[in-house]
Amino acid sequence: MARQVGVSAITVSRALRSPEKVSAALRERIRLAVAELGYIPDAAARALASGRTDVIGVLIPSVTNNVFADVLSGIYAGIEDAPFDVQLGNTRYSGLQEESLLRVFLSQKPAGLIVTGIDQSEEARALLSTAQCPIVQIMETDDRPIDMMIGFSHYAAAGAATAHLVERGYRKLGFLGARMDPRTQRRFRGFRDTAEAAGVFSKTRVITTPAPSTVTLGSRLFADLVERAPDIDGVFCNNDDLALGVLFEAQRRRISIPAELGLCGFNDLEMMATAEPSVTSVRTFRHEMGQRAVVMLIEAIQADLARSPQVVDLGYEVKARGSTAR
Amino acid sequence: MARQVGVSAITVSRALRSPEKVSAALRERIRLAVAELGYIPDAAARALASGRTDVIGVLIPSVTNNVFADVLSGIYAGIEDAPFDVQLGNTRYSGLQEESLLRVFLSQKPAGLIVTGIDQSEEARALLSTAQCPIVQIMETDDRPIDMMIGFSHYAAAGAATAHLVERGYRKLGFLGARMDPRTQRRFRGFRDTAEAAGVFSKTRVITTPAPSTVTLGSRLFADLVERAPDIDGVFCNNDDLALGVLFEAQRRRISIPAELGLCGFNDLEMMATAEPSVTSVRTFRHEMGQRAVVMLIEAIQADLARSPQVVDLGYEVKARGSTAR
DNA sequence: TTGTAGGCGTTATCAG
DNA sequence: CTGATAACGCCTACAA
Repeated sequence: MARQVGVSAITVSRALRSPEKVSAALRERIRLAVAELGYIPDAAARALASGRTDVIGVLIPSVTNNVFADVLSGIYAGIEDAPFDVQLGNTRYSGLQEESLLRVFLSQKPAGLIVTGIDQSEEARALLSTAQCPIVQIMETDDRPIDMMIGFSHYAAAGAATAHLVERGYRKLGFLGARMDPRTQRRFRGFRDTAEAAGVFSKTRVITTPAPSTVTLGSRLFADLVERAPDIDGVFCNNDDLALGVLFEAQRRRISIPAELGLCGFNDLEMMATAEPSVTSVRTFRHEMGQRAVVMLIEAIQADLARSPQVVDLGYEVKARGSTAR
Repeated sequence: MARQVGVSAITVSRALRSPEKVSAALRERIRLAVAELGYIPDAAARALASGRTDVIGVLIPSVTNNVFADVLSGIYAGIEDAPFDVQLGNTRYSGLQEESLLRVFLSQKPAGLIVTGIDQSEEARALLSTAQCPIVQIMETDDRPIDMMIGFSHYAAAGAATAHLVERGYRKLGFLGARMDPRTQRRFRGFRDTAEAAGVFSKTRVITTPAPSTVTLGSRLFADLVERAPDIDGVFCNNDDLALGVLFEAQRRRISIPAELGLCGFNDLEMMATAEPSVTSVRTFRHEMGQRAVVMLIEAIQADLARSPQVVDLGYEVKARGSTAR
């Protein structure tokens, strides 16, 4: 340690953390020594001695998914220059992984935690409830928050998209779904209930798979759908990757969008507005969600509120575009 | 701590880390107590006492970029059940951010480090060289590895793509580039040198911008390019997002691909093969890169090799598809 | 198989 | 403004 340098000990600690409490002379000598020795304080010792860390743990189910990439960039934007480090955990849509990561995170006594969704296992909820830090659940809303919560209703959003297709006169609606995690299932229910209410639902026009979403998969599912239900005139996709696959497959089959087929995606990825034709989608506020989640978290941390229930509904927006313009 | 429970102390530590060294009876009692108290060992204390951690730090320049998402999923695959946690840092293409994150990571005395690229600042290289752990640089290859390195030559890959366009008879080649970080610039040089050698290079057909790549930006850049050089008959894009934007814009302008325009992207995202027409791209082995990077790292960690220079070149592959099929 | 002693590098607390 | 002392909770080494 830099104690050799001058004739100090804890002063180094002070010089580093609150320079104003140390005389200019010492401060300078210490600064030089630190630079020379390449001294970097030991995070573990600091955490142990102070009993706190500046880690914000973030648990998301996928790193390959654009949706979470946007949330993440919002989180980084929200952190800005706040003195916190985000530590990312990838649960890979697995409850077991989530529990295991939770244990890892909790062992670090994080300053705060951001977790995805409302479908934690009992075990995970138990772990979370023992956490000595504020927690934000993101991506969804419901009335059973562990602590804070920010998101939107996937059920309502999917319902609105479906209503839009109906309103545009599409009657033989199909649903394409991949991955089928709990969020996706809520979207499906939103579709089904709205379609049923409008009298346009048919089980034969629903195709789902547990496989992860890709554009290629969208093309394949749509090909299946067309064979199974040739009279289909509208498709609501679980997400935009699938929708893009449908767009390409429809082009290949010379099925005209929007004249013969209405197409609606979900998430409103950037590319949907640029596609030809542009694709209707449900816009969600992912960046804002990530950003506000950290901001809420940091406020709770700084206010020393270990638990301060609150639910923020960010809503959604059906962006009507060329693919449903008839 | 759980010492109250039985009549033990360090035995708890052993029961948790190497259960076989503790009698079945005690092990069981401890297991119960742990479950009941929700006891989770303190990571900081453990790190401080043992002088080591099982953290693998990963520094990438972007979380919103599919390219790094794939690398990451490879990393997670490579970690599998190995007893390491990955900690992610997002440098956001900033050298300063990278240095700062490096300091944070090094303060945790990580077991290993994965960093992106070969363009670290002097300061960053200095920090890295003081690290007491193995390091893997990913995404590129060169002859100046800090420790281990796995990637490919962006220069050569872009050259090969360009050669492919030339071979297919395209002569008025253009280049579209966004972000223009060092890797992108090497790709540009690969394009330029190859195009010049073939006598088909023209500066007026090159458009670049520091803005980040999006599909929409691809459409815009292509629109500019067509106005500036109406005789253009081939485009090499910096990446697939731009290429997809070109595809859509060409459709809007009724420019036929591949008859009137040859199009080649870079990265070979999954969607390129499904697009209509399918889009030629340069495939890179991102998942494998991430996976092998951790595997190399873990081997070095376990062999206790603090430094074991080696460079792995994963190569690339020009995937010729419909968009250059004439 | 279990326990004891000592210390990891930092910070809180209280003196000087 | 600076320093001494005592933890923080766990692990290594050695002993019983």
